Amino acid sequence: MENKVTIYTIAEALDMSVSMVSRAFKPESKLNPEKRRLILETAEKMGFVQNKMASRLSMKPIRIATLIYGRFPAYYDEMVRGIESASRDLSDYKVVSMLRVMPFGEYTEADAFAFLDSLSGEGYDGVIIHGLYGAEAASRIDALSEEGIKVCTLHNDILSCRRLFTSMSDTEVTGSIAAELLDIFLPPDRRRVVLFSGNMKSLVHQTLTFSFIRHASQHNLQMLRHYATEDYPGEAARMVREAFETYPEIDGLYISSANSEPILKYLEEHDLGDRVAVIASDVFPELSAYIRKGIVNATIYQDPYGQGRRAFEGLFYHISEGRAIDSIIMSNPQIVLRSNLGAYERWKREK
Amino acid sequence: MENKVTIYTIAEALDMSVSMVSRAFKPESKLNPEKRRLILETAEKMGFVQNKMASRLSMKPIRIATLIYGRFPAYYDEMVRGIESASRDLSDYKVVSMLRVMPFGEYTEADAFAFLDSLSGEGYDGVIIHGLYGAEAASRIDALSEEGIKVCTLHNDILSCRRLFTSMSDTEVTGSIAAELLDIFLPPDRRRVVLFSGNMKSLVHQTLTFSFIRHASQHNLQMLRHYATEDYPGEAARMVREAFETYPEIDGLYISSANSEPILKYLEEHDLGDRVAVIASDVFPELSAYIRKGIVNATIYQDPYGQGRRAFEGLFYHISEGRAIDSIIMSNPQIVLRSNLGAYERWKREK
DNA sequence: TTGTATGCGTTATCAC
DNA sequence: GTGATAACGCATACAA
Repeated sequence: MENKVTIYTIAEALDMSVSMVSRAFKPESKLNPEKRRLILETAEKMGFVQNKMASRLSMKPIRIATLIYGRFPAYYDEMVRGIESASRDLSDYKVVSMLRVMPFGEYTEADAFAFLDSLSGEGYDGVIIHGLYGAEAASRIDALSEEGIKVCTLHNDILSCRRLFTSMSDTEVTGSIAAELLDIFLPPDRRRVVLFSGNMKSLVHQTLTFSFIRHASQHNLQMLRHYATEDYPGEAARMVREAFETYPEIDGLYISSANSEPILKYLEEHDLGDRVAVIASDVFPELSAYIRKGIVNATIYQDPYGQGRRAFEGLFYHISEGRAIDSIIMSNPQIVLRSNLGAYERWKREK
Repeated sequence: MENKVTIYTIAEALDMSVSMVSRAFKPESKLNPEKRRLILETAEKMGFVQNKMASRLSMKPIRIATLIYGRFPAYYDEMVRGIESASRDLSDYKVVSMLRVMPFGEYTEADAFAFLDSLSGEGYDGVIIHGLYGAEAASRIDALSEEGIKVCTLHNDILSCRRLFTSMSDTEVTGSIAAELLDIFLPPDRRRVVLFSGNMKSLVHQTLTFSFIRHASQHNLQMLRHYATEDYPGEAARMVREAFETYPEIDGLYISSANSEPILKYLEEHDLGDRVAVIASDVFPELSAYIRKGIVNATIYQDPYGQGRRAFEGLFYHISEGRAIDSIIMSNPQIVLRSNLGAYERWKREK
């Protein structure tokens, strides 16, 4: 029962050469269709499983480049670690990874686009892109695709372009969780809520916002107002002030933006932590402190690590074995309360 | 910059044979300690990374056996799938997996022990064990260890034996989450709770129970009673009746046992779904229906899939490259509400 | 279309 | 101790 079946076993059984058998599994190489059928059939029958390892060993390396044009280090650092981890785990298969991080502010959009352009003709098989939006990004992606380079977007999707797939958070579910959590934390007579969202140019924040608004109404929460901070901390600080001046009766908050800090600071300074239920997104050091203090009731973790990891893996498997990849890979949003906050911090550290 | 550094590169640079270089990385093979030092040093300097793949290619297969002596199919099926998935992903490294499922009831404990005995002298390198407890299990594990076979326990730990590690859920955190959820769902004037636990012979249920009780008191929940169903559905049905007859004022329930069905059925029939807050464990078809109906407020998912996967992976990495494995590998318990139930069901299906 | 020979990176075996 | 050389399982350039 311990007999490994290899292409040799099959070749022998069929009295053919090993190259024939090998070729039978590569659709692009030509051989007698009748023989191919026969080979595939007996391979199946003998329980043959290809050794991807030995296969990749004799092939040329796969090269994947990544551009992270990131806004929040706490967030994109985790994506980077996910990519690095996938790259490490797959390094035996001869994947080489080239990763470029360009922090927003330190680099302009033009820099980022220039970097993408520089990838042309360098022999890359795949490219992962994070943090670029709109028509200009779409045209860059199409240009790379034209060259035969497979492109995937990370955390944000880009419409009307030829990206292979996108690896992002499940915004529909996240919005729904946020609404349900507010529903749970708020008593029946206190249902007035406000939403602080992030960069509304991004599809992610658009769909997240709409999902939250829809589900909030299903839970009989009264949406007083939606503020789009556009990911500028200054704006967030201004808006939270405006919000509580205009609507002093606010009962609950959902802060979907990653720059929750100015808002939370305001709540703490004005002693609103106990009175206002607050739901946030993600897990990062500053936020954790507010959860421990009881100012933030719960947060929804988007698993950027997993998103990065699956982006790299998806690209690799598609390039190396032509595996079909879902057009959208969703991470599973996770609920973090005070009781499991420590577990998440540990979990993230160990990755 | 694209120069792969292999043992050949190093051998050439040092004017030695590749065998020397190869051996330098195997602690048990003897060679001039001075040369070993030199090789390791220059390897480091040249940025050499061993290709595990090519390495395993020329070595003999690693054989891992698994015994699942399981009580709840919904639970152990997932562990099985985790093991199978890990085995598939690692099959390129020449791991062969032999998996035996013996459902409780269909097989006796004696059958399970006999199976473990039959593993002796069969050339296995590692064994995964689930569902066996106590001194008899410990002695079996020690016997296997004596032979040089690495043993890990799955989902439940066994004390005072020479198992390499255990892959299980984080009971401390799970109990803490359950208590916090009841705290959130119950208003300040309704804090009377009852716990239904599972098999108290198992360490898992012992620590989980203690964790819940401790955290419940921290949240000012009043523990009316703790029922140990011992994983017998009949017992659970009897106990829930007794509970509500004795304490009609029950406000909340934590059902840590996997056989929550009879209890939930009772709640439904007696129309207690709205009045009593219910926290359960895990995600399986019957439970999902009760979450959708609103009878169960939340459940805590233990990720048996991940537990199985990590058990297999840990064993493989330890055997193949001597990697040190933590004595206890914990899965991260996850909170499931109505809003993210569908996401979990999808997530499980896709595994 | 088919077969032969070689390479991929490493370890095992058997000489020396 | 050390060094050739043959595996390991597969793909492919080249020859037929």
